Amino acid sequence: MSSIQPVSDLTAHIGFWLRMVSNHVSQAFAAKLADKEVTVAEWSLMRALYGKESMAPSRLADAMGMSRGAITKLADRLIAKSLIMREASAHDGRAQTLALTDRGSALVPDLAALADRNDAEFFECLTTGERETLERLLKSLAQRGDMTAIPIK
Amino acid sequence: MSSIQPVSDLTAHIGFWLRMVSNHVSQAFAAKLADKEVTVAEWSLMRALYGKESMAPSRLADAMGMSRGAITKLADRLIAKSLIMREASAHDGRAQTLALTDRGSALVPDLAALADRNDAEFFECLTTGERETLERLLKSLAQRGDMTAIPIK
DNA sequence: TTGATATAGTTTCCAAGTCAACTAGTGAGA
DNA sequence: TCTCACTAGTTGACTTGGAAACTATATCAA
Repeated sequence: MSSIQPVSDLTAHIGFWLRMVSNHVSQAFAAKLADKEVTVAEWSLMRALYGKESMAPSRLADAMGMSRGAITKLADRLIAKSLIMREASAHDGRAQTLALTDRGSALVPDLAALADRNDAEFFECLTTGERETLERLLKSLAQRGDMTAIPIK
Repeated sequence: MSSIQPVSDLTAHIGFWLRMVSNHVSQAFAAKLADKEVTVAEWSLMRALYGKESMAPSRLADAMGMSRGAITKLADRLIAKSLIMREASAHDGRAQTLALTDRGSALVPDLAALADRNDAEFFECLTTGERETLERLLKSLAQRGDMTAIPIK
């Protein structure tokens, strides 16, 4: 019978609270997007394309921190919804480009408004100073940890 | 052709930075656990059982914010690894209890040490005051948002 | 006692991601 | 101008979780 050693409490970790809050914020956002029949990953890809002529799937993979395989399938779903389109590259027979359709482009501002609203909902309860502090600390952590990819989940 | 409206920058959202940092911290932790051939969900379930006699799957589902179906499968995997065991309840023919095996119980402190190290790695770069502030703000957000389940992902 | 209903857990199907193998096109050097 | 290594993207096997249907047991009310 192995003895029970004292083990640090889960809630002693900042990472625990970070994940707790982050998951709730994300899930609430996912629920808002679901009303528009869009997933978080789909939103993220569309947002990345917005205001750009087009973009290579591999660049999107890097930007979004997803594998190329995942981008293929994600793009397939968005194409099926007529929100983006895929075109072969003129220069390179292997390459492709992804771009928003008019319908996709028109949808992005709506979704962006949901993102704004979601953020406000969760962080409005903090004072302006607290929000600035939180943002500063998070950005500082992101910078020191070399975090660059758009977080999806 | 639909016009491009200005849309708020992704990085303008605190939720963006929260998710960015949270994902990196979690992924780094997942990588450490992977060395021990344990997933984050498995760790979380084992941690929840640690120091307790046993626990009903449905209570674990609530505590971990997962569906009962997911707990069934997660428990199956942990049983296959001989880290936990499943027993029928004496009183209730429908119910079961899950408990750590000796091997599982012995492993928890090792994994807890990884959790400690992971947290330190990411947040040590902040001053003590900054860490306290960050934790306070996150806890405040968690409380106001009624967040209770252990965050898994 | 016996239906009706509620509860505990499992199972099945589906969604969405990873990884690794694969196809096809590119390009540099012999 | 071949050929061979590299790159872009796709595909398939696998993982893990959710939702809902399902099984078995319990409980309550008539």
